[in-house]
Amino acid sequence: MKDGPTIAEIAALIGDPARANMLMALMSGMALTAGELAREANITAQTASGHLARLAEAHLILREVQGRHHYFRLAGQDVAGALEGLMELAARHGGLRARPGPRDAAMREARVCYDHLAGTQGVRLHDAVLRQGLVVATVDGLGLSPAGRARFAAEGIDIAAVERPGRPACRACLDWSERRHHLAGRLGAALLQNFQQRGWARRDEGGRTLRFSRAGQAGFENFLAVTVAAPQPIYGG
Amino acid sequence: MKDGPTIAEIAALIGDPARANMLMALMSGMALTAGELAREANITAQTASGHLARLAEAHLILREVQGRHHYFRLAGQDVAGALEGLMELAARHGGLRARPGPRDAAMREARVCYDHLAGTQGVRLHDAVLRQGLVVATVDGLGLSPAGRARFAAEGIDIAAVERPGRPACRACLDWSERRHHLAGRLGAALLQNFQQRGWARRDEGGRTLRFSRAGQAGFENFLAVTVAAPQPIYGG
DNA sequence: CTGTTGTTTCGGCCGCGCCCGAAGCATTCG
DNA sequence: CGAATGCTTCGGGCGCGGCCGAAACAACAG
Repeated sequence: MKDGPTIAEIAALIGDPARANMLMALMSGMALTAGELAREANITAQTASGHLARLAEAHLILREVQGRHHYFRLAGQDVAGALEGLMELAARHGGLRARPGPRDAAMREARVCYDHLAGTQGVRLHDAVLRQGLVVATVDGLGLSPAGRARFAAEGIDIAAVERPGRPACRACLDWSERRHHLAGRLGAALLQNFQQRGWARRDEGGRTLRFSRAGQAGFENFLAVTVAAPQPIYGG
Repeated sequence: MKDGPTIAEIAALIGDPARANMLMALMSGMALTAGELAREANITAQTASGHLARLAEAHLILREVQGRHHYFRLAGQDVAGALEGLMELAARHGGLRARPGPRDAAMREARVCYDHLAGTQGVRLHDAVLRQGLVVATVDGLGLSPAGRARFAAEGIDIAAVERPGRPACRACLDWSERRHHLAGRLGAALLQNFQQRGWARRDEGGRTLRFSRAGQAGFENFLAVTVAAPQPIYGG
């Protein structure tokens, strides 16, 4: 009698704290074993097994069996997108009562959030590109300014690819450890890739922590420090 | 000890069938009364009242009291976006076992889905712009082609506004009655607005059904029929 | 004032589903 | 082969939350 499909079932799957914690852990983009995910969610292995089976059956995650280990990862970009949408809603109001961030100091400093830079350095990057006017606030979100296009192109970023539709070029993603926004979207992903290709930073083996090299730290600092001649206006009001 | 905020609470709110049905009803973009929403969800007024209070407390919906009627509407674009993300996931796999579409023939023909055209005509629009190469598939989603920019600009669409970041310019949104995609995103919203401004179609009083005028039907048909000289290639993939 | 309609609050029933203990497979190692 | 590890299935306890009936509250009509 009503339209509307089984969106409720999907949301109910994500709506359980244990499952939500596992999905958030998988937002790092890595594949994790059932045991690791059970520990992430603070539940026993049996309980986790049941949850993972349900998530896999709903095609929210994919299972890959290697020997006696079962690896799980997010089923795709659309799942990550849906989770991001929920994260935005969770962050909007009453974000105060959220739990404290990751304990690991290195992880708090710099880590990967699905495909972009997060942590203290991620927030600094977000603030810097805004302060420099490379990214500007528009009526509803963030966008590249002309100065930003020129600058990022000079840094080796493919601007046409970044501004391709289907996914926002720039996006403010809430940082769980910093309680402030870091830079996500296509630009965030392209910049992280760029940093890694330059050898500025590389991912910790089997973790989401990001480690900057000495030269990389210097290059990154230099990147943050550069200022443009005239600050860009905020268009759209 | 874990990061991850209250995303589970948000998802759990959407994860109840009754609440999900109410939210889907509000995806029409209209404000509906508590009683109407109770009927949409097939529950009694008391139960609906409790649900609506919880949704409002979580800032997923907004309440507006007029006399003895309480009107509710989605809290904003971000809520609609999160719901769309879940709709995509719900549609991806096993969409077969979903319920039949709206009964009303007129509504099945053309209706408003939040801010864009849905129903048979919405699907036709989606197929037409793709067939004509005005919108092309990219590596991850849909985008405007150069021919599309020219054509839509000629139709009176503000291309710069459509391609502004923060929301995809083009987007395929699953149509519940047709089980196929219709055109959403900024372009979908701009086109619906354009059609209404031209007097081609107008919204049914107090409903989401869209009624085309005789001239509007002709103009729309003409719009769909036009073909470009050379079909645009699909880039990126 | 009384009566009607729309909405909310209260109280209690009841079932879904989350959870863990125990046991059963599967894989690897010695 | 038996022991250890990783994961799954089975069974049952139990608590959270959705649901409705009854009643109170609010707005309007007469």
